[in-house]
Amino acid sequence: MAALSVPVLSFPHQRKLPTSSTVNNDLRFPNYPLLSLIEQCTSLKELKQIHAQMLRTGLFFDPFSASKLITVCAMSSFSSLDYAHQVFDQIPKPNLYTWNTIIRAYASSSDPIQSIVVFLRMLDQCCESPNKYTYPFVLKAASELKASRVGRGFHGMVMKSSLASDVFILNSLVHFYGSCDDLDSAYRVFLNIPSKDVVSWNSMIKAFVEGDCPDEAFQLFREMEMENLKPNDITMVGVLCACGKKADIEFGRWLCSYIQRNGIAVNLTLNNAMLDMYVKCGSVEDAKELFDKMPERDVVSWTTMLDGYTRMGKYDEALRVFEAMPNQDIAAWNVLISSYEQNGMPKEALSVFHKLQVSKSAKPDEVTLVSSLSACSQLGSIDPGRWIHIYIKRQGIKLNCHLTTSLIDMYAKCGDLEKALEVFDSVERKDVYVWSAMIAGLAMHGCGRAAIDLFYEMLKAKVKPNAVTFTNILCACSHTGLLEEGTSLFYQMEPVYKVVPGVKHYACMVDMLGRSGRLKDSLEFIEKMPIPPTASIWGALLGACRLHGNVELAEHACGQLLELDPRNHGAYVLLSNIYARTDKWDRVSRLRKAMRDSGIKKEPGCSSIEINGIVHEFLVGDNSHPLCKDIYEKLDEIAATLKAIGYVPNKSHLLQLVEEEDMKEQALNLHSEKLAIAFGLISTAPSQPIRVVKNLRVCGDCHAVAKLVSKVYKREILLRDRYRFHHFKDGHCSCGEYW
DNA sequence: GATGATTAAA
Repeated sequence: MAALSVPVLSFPHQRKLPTSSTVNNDLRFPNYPLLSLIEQCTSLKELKQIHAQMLRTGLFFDPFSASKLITVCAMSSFSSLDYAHQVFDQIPKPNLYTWNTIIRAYASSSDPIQSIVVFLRMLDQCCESPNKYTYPFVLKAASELKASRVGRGFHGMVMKSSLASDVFILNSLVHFYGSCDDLDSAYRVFLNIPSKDVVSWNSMIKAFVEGDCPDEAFQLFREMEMENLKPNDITMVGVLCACGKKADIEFGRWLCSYIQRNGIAVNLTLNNAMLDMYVKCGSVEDAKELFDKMPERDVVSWTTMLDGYTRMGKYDEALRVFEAMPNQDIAAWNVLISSYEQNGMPKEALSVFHKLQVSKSAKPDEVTLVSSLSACSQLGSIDPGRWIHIYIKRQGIKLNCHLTTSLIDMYAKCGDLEKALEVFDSVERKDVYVWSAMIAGLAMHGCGRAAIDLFYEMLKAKVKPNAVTFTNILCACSHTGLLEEGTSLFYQMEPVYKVVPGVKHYACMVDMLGRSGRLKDSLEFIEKMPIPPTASIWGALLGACRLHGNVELAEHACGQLLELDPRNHGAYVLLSNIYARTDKWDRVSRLRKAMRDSGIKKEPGCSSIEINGIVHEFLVGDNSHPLCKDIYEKLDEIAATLKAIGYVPNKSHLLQLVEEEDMKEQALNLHSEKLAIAFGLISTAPSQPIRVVKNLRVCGDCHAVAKLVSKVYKREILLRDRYRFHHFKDGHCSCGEYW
């Protein structure tokens, strides 16, 4: 107890202590001068000096006085909970008030579990029962921890006690169930509050908002009015938040006028909530108007404006706001990074992350790392991904499930399945997203069996699969041709696992049936679906038709698809490929004309390869690269070498009708993935694998070429396309031709 | 001697 052996130093406000003879627990010094000093304390050092004095005089053994000390230790600006706890442990018989103080302090600390630990100790050691103050504190801790079983236990204790109708406790319970996403229980408690106050309503409204039920939140707001209960600023913050979720600008504007009309006190938080509502409803103009009028702005106000501009894609404005902010905290950096990352600009995201590193103006937090890792995943950029992983380790940042998921996803999508598995195995706590990410990783690398095994391991670990898990596992089955396993899992989803199949799951099934050649079953499956088929469903069937060269069904699927999504260029490309493959060149040109007429362009194929941290991108026939001459020389060499061993280009993978046979061959030879592979061959060491990322599906001819290159040049090639990985080695591909 | 509900980023 080093902290307790503080010497009595010269104490500026020290007064002469009355010399009391004996010390006992009943001693009371309500007006004792030392006590008022406690409240004037401004540092832990002073507090320790008072503590020492109290020990000397015996005042410490007066429960009232000791509690005062604990309160200040635990709750003041310079608080030290550790010290407070040590002090607490020195009190021979703390009273209920003292127990409550320490429970309360822990509940709002960064370590709320201690609150519950102390509570349990109190049940054992304190002769008094928990009172109406105790429960709100421990329930707050349970809410923070989302400890639903523990909190439910508290609920039970409350009901058995005489406190079952205390409005403070019941409101805390509403809040607790709300934080545990148990809206039913929250609402049940709410309904049973005998005399609801405004906090009851606010808690329930907030619970609905957070549980993604904005309509219920509005409904409650209306009921509140009908009961003639005046909403306050906090009510409005909740309702505005709901409004943002609904993106209903009209209602939002009405709410703002409601606030004015009803004279609700507008403070900074409420203004920020209105700003946020405008931004979420897509009106950065309204937000700007309010922002300019606000008497006081804080970092949240600025960050919200920043968010508003990025949402509208107005990055110039956004950057201006970012520069103008009084201080750029990590949240502001995160808005920029995540906005770029989520809007298909992963390079920009990483560049902002890099600037953050250089500027050192804020410390990256979990959100920064998650967004940046996701940018790496999108780019297939393993070097910055590895760097972030090392950063996490060096900073001693503990891997939580969010970060773990991102790391697994990054390694898997950058082609390092081994490393993804290593991260997966290294963590103890695995939530459903961690498991699902690993299943997805195995799936995209063609390890369908392993993915299924992992799924069963996950069940054994008592983690409940969700919709994401099933998308990934079905995807694994369809990528590996595990029709039976996939089908059986699909039909178990709802009855066994209580996960209602969504459109993604149906699409996986269509894909799975189609790929395995059961095109008719696939069509029948679509016709029997309980939800209307979407473009992606028909797209899956169309893809399968291409694989099996079924022109008729392809035309049907394509027609359906275009009806739902007339501008879907992918559909045109797939159908065109099918025509080309079956030598229906007249139809290819007709389709081509239709595309031209409606102004639909094929999304250009783009392949990228990262060398020494720099991402090089190639389009078809690209000659913008500085080393383009060398690249084309290498391509010619590859073509000659492969021809010599008997390779014949497969021309059916062309979209357009190219009259001259030579031209066709050339166009094929200039596919972006081939350019990237050629560049990889000349710019990496022979021992290095070549990692290429393509935005579309890899073309069949390029696939064949990559296989041969991997053999002739003795190079591993990792090619990630839109759907999965192709790991070429010794003339074989990990996909086993199943793609 | 005290308690509950409040805004930004994945």
